[in-house]
Formats: sequence, structure tokens, C-alpha cells
Amino acid sequence: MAQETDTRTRIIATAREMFHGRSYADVGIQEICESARVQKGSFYHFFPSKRDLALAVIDDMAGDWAHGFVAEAFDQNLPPMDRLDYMVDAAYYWQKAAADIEGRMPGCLFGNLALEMSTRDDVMRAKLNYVFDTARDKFRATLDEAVQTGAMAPLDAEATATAMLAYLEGVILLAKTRNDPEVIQTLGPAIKTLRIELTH
Amino acid sequence: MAQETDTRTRIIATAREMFHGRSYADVGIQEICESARVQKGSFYHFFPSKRDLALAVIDDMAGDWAHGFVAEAFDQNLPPMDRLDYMVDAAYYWQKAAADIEGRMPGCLFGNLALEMSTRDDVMRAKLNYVFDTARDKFRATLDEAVQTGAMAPLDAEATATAMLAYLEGVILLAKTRNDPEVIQTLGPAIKTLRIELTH
DNA sequence: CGTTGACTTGACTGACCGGTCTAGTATTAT
DNA sequence: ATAATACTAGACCGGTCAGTCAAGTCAACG
Repeated sequence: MAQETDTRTRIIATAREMFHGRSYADVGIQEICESARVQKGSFYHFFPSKRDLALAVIDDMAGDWAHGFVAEAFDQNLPPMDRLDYMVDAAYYWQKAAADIEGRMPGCLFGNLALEMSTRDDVMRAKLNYVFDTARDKFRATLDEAVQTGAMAPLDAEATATAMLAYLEGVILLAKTRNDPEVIQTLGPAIKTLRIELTH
Repeated sequence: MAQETDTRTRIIATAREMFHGRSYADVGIQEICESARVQKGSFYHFFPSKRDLALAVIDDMAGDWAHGFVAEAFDQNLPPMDRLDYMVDAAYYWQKAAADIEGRMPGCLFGNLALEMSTRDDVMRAKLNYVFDTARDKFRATLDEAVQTGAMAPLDAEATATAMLAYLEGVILLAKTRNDPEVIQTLGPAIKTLRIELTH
């Protein structure tokens, strides 16, 4: 049955876009349904609650992310350190494209949801934390390789990878607050200067 | 009249705590009024709308911040680079204290509001941006001094200061998502490794 | 003493929220 | 053909939201 998956997919895609551009609390189910041309009853056939929709949206975005530009940035045959630049560039172009279309920077859906929901819903917090952990692992693998090839002096790869992810999220937060994607391009490359040494 | 200021102050203090611990959208005026032991009518005598209350809360927090631990961290006679550690420590102890009492990390009120409201309210976004600019200037002055005293090789102080602020916000975001203030202590000190060179 | 005006009280409004429910319509398997 | 199942339709529910309002209280001032 093609219809069923189509409706569900349409709900998730619409909700994802709306949550990303605004916020979880600011977007109502009715509004999502209208925008996705779906009735309330159909919505509740597929999702037991708004919260479960948000969980599905996170999974959906995390999937696209892992198989999309994050995979491109990290899985290519670039020298390890260049991948960090690639990742920053990808974030920049994505945010810039969104800003050009919508007029405002949406920022990172995961970061947005994390700050909005972490104190209200522990399951959602844990899920977002898992997404961040997965991203951190990509950084970590890159750093391990950089150390191995001698492109980088030995360091605490796990901690530095987390620091890099934090920096990227912070840069996007500041860029969103300025509503100016250029901030990402200005500050982004400094991600390579972050270092946390091994403790002896 | 002492009563008037007291009521207004109580509303702001209560709202600040609630917005910080939860979110703007999640906290209702009725709830704020109950918690501050104030009636709806009194609330609307002092504030024309919920949004104006939020604006006042930002001002209030920014004032306390500038005259509180941020001033302590930056205005003391510490060597410039030590001030960065002081700032990170202050953030850590603050978040840890809040987490110990409330059971969850509230994060940075400004960062929280920035991600929640930037795409919805441009005035609030601009105000939060101004708060961030003020904080950046503190970092900037510190870096200028560090360069002047030779503790740091010359660099783009403005850009690096912004990067440091972004990093701090990012670290707090990740710590909140993990609900673990220790993240701040682990990642925080690496703020000193961030560098953006002068462009020639 | 009387008036003014800042402040308080709490009932009230209309809109909208997430979620429910019953009555349907297609599609598939038997 | 029939029955079961998957999905759709949309009216409806109680509750809560931000915000309004008329009727006060009370301190200060003339």
C-alpha cells in the first residue's frame, strides 16, 4: 500500500520542516495536518501523540543527516583535517540556503530541540544525546586517523571530538542569533585549532 | 511606594527562574502569577504582554550577569588567560548548583531563548544578540590584553572572542543535553586553544 | 475631607491546544 | 460476495492560553 507510507512520510516531512523553522511548542498538530493535507484522524492513526511525532522526526532527520552531508564530509578520501573544513562548509551552505529561502536561519534542529525539550522530556533528551554521540564519533574517527597519519600530534580524541561538536553547535547558535550564516564561515574553520591533551 | 516595585520585581524574578528552567512557551502567565503570588490584573498593570515580560527578564538577567560572575571573571587582577578558566569555572559551578537543586541542567537562559525565539521574534533576537555582543567584548578585552602582555601571539581578537563565546555556549548546550555539568569542566578549558589568525 | 491615580482583585472571553470518537471508505484476502 | 483490515474524515471534548475588564482598595495630596 503506497498511500499509507505516503501519508506518514508527508506528516514527518512537514513536521520536520516546521519544527526546524520554528519550534516544537509553536507548531500545532492542526497546523501540521493542514500543511500536510492530512486529517486529524489520520494523524492519530499513525502517531499516538505529538511527542511521538517529534521522536519520529528526530529519527528521520538523524537518518538523512547520517546518510547525507555528514557521510559526505566524513567518509570521503579527503585528508582527515580537510574533512573538518568540509563539515563546516556543508553546515554553512545548508544554513545559507535555508536563510535565503525562509529569510531566517533555522539553526540545527537537534540543538534547537535539545535546548527546548531537555528539561521537559527525558526520552527526547536521551535521543538527542544519542544523535550527538553519533556525530561525535564521526569527529573522533577523523581525529584518530589524523593522529595515526601524523597530521596531528597525539591528543585526547574523544574529548576533542566532543569539543568540536560543541563548537559547531555554538557557532550555529550564534549565527542564528545574528541571523547571519556568514558567522559560520568566519568562525567555523577555527574548529581545527581546538585541542584537549591526553591526561597522563 | 515599596509595594509596586516589589510586585514587579517578584514577577520578573519568578518568570526568570521559570523561563530558565523550562522554556518561554512552556510557562504560562497564570502559572507565573500563582508562583509569584500576584493576580492577573496586577501582572497586566506592569507588563503589556508576555513578550514584554520576556524582554524585561532578559534585561534583568543581563544586568545581574554583567555585575555578577562575569564581572568577577573578567575584571579581576588575574592574568588574562586565567580569566578564561575563571569564566568556565563560574559557568560550571552555577550549572552544577542548579542541577543539584532542580535535578536538571537549565543551561544558559540566553542561549535557550535565542534558539527558541530567534525565528519568531526579531526584537527578542536582537536583544539577545546584543547580550552576546556584550559578552564577546569581555572576551575581546581579555584577548587584547593577553596579546599586549605577550601571553598570546597576535591574532584576530574580535573573531577569536566570538569563537570563544560560541564554544562556551556550545559546551553548555551539550552539557544540558547530557544533563551532566561535568561536561563543562572537561571541555571548558580547551577554550584557550581556540585561535583565529589575523588575515593579511 | 475629598479627590485622584496607582495598584489589586478575580471573573470572564474567545481562540486554540492536544487528543478522542464515531462513522465512514478503500483495499486486500478468502 | 464477504469479511477483515487499514486508513480517512471531521465533528467534538475538556482544558488552557494570552489577554480584558469592571469593580474595587488604599495611600498621597490639596
